[in-house]
Parts: sequence; C-alpha cells; structure tokens
Amino acid sequence: MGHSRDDKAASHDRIVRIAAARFRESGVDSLGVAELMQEAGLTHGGFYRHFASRDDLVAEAVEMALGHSRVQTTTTRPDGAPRDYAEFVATYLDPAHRDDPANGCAVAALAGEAGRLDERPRAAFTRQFKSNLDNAATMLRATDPDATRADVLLAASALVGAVALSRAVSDPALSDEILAAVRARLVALADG
Amino acid sequence: MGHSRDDKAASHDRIVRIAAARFRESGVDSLGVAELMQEAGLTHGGFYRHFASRDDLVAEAVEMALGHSRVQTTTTRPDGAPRDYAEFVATYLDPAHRDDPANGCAVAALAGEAGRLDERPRAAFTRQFKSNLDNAATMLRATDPDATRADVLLAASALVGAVALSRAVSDPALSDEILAAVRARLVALADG
DNA sequence: TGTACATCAGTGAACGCGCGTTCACTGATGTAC
DNA sequence: TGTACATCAGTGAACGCGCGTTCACTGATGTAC
Repeated sequence: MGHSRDDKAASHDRIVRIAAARFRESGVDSLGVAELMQEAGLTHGGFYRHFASRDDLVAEAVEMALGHSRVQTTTTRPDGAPRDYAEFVATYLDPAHRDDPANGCAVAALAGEAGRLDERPRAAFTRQFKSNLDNAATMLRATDPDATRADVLLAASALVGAVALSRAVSDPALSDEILAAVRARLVALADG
Repeated sequence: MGHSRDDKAASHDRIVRIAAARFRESGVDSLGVAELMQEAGLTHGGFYRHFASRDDLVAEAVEMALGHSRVQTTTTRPDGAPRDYAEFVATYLDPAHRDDPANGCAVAALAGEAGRLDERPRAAFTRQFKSNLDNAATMLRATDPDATRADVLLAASALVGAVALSRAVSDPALSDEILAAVRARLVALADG
C-alpha cells in the first residue's frame, strides 16, 4: 500500500471512477462510503483524506460521470473522423448502451434524479446536457441543414426517454422495440 | 382515532396515496416508514397492521401511483368527451405537469428507477406503460390515421424524456424550451 | 549522501443517528348469546 | 336490547443494523540540513 502523492492521486481517481460508474448504474444513493472504499481496495476511514463529505464525493463523481462516458455525444470518433448523426443515434440506442449504464451516457442515467441533486452536481448535469445539445445539433445539421433547435430538443428528449424506458420496462421484446423504433424514426426524420 | 374496519380501510388508502405521491416526487427510497405514518396522522408502529414490510408498501404505492395520476393518458376526459392528441401532448408537456410530479404521470416520474425496483412494481410499471402506449396510439391515430407504432414509441419516448429533462435541468429557460419545442414538434409530426 | 524530523495516506475501532421492524399494551369495535 | 368477550387498529418504547463520520494510530514519503 503506497503512501506517495502519486499513490494518493491514483487512489482518488480510482474512487471517483468507481463511484461515477456505480452512480450511473444504480443512482447516487445506492453506494455507501464503506462499500465504495472496499471496491477501491482501501478501508473506509481513508475516505476523508480525499473528500470533505459524501456529498462532496457525489458532486465530484457526478461531474466525472457526465464528463466521461464510453457512449459519448462527441462530434469526433476516437480516430478523429467526424461522427455521423445516424451512426450516433444507432450507437446511443443500441441494446449494448441500454445494458451497460455504468459506461453509458450519464445524462440518460441521471435524468431521473438530477433534479433532486445538490446545486453543484445539478449544475454539472445542466452544463453537460447543453454541451450534448450543441454536439447533437452539429451532427444533425450535417445530415439535415434545415434542422431547427426544436428538432434537436425533440431528438435529445426521445434519445434520453427511449434509453430510460428501455431500461425500465421488464419486457425484453418491448425494450428492444422502443430502441429500434426511436432509432428508425429519428434517422428518418433527419433524412427526410 | 377510530378503530373500525372502515377506519382501517381509510387509513390504508391514505397511507398508500401519500406514499404514491411522495414516490413520484422524490423516488421510492426517499420516504421512511416513520415519516410516512406521521404524514398519515398515525404512529409508525401501526404500519405493520397494513403492510408486511416496506417493500410491500412500495409495491402497492407504485401500483397506485401508476394507476392514478392527474395527468393521465386516458382517452376520455372527466366529462367523458374523447381527448384530442394535441391537447394531451400540450397537457403532458405543460410546465404545470413538470412542476407537480406528485400528481403527474408516474411513468415519467419513475422511469429512471423502475428498472431497479422489485419484480412486482416493475411489472406494474411495464403494464401501465403498455396501456399508455395503447391510449396514445388511439389518440394519435384520431389525428393521423397513418401513424405507425414506431411513431407512437417515438412520441412516448419524447414525452417521457422531455418531462424528465425539464425537471432535471437547473436552467428554467432551457426547461421551458424543452417542453415547448417537443410539444411543437410532436404536434407538427401528427398533423402531417 | 546520510540522518533526523515532519507530513500525511491509509487503518480500523468507535461514535451517534435514523432506519425498518418487533412487541406488549390500550381501548374501541364487532360478535355471540 | 343488554352483557360478556374476542378481535384488532393504533400506540410508543425498544431492538439490531448499517450508515456517515471521527479519531488515535502506523509507517512510508518527502524535506531540511
């Protein structure tokens, strides 16, 4: 067990990443300090060398969750190529995204409880959502130059709603159907 | 403090209604047994004359929340007249609905956590959502006879997503804008 | 480069607190005769 | 209709438990000379 400053930074990062993933998976209230520290390979007492309080962790972890997710709404791919709107929609509404909230879009995962979070994480949510809207607008307008802001807001609402509903419903066929239908309609609207 | 059978039924109903409202407002984990019973004008010990466990209450209250909300997706109005799709969308996406989740659509309020609920309340969620889809389909097809099931699923996802996002975001202007934009686009899509 | 010392990341026992749940009790209700 | 009795809705103290948080301590790290 290292005690150097690099070790502390690594521990801190590990703790926040684990919390961010777990918060997206099962909400901000689901994970206790003791369990979190255990998952990070530490004991609970050390938590307060990193955070002033659990609320402080929540703020940091929500900020990280919103900033880093595998299913991103970024305009470029890992290889640097611009991302196509249809491809983005397909990735976002893929069952793989539905089934892996821990690594998925934090806006979709946290939309239901963001309004009840403290000011700081809620502001982070709002900021990130606005940024996602801008990215979605850029992608959509590359396909449909006439797309309005209302079109972007409809698409964003449908994307977030479809992922949330597909995760909520206990009927797998309906879950798949929601994703496929919304994907088809959003792509058709952009192309038409 | 009455002890008759009618009194018990009234107490039971009161407890479940309060829980249903509070669950829609702030999630299923937010309300303790003691606080709930106090709000119902009783003491916490009596809770177990009504429910085998807190989980039992959650199941019943979620079922009631899904069955009874002021902003309903029913096809008829209180006065018995059929409901117009555009009117329904406008009501659903009204700021008054956003600002009153306790009396609003339980599907929108619980979408984020329904997937983490027990089997029984989750099944109730799924059942109610399917029923809402059917009602929405009927209303939508009254306006647009060519509307497909995919159109209905897009509308449902957009409605739920828009309400969730409008509640989540801390910027009031953006919140209003989401509701207005999705309303305008959904009505325009239905009108052809 | 080596030594002495301060710092502080991490440990693990302990804290107060609120939670869901239990239980002995009270007294009004409903029933039997 | 009146009386005796069983039932049970509701009370409130008490329970074990897990939570977030505190704290005295350990020992490796980083610094001063």
